[in-house]
Amino acid sequence: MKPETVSFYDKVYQVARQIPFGRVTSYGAIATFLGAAKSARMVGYAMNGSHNKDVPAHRVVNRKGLLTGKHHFDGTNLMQQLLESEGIQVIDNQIQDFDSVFWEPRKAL
DNA sequence: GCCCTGACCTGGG
DNA sequence: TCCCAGGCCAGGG
Repeated sequence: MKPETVSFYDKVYQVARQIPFGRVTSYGAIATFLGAAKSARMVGYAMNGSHNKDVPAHRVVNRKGLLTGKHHFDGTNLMQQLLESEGIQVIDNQIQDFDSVFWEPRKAL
């Protein structure tokens, strides 16, 4: 496949890998950055296949800072522990001080 | 090839 | 950060 035809999924993975340590972003932010603001769902769906792709999926949450995808990780609170190990406070699936740890793909480029 | 589901977002009430 | 409805599109049965 050619660069122009790189799957939407691969682009999502590319962006996800650039999320710095101790920061998080949202599905919508990635979707918008890729020019598909209305396809935020696809981002989440794409993450479904990111398990064996070295993608820090735990750093991607919904726009409220809620860990909506935690059920896709092993166990019940693995995602939360991963985030907390990076210095991010998580209480009841909700990222605390979300605005401070939020990372925008645009700013990185 | 149809029907359903889903790690979401936005706008209006 | 409520509630409800609509839109987006890929994958599996």
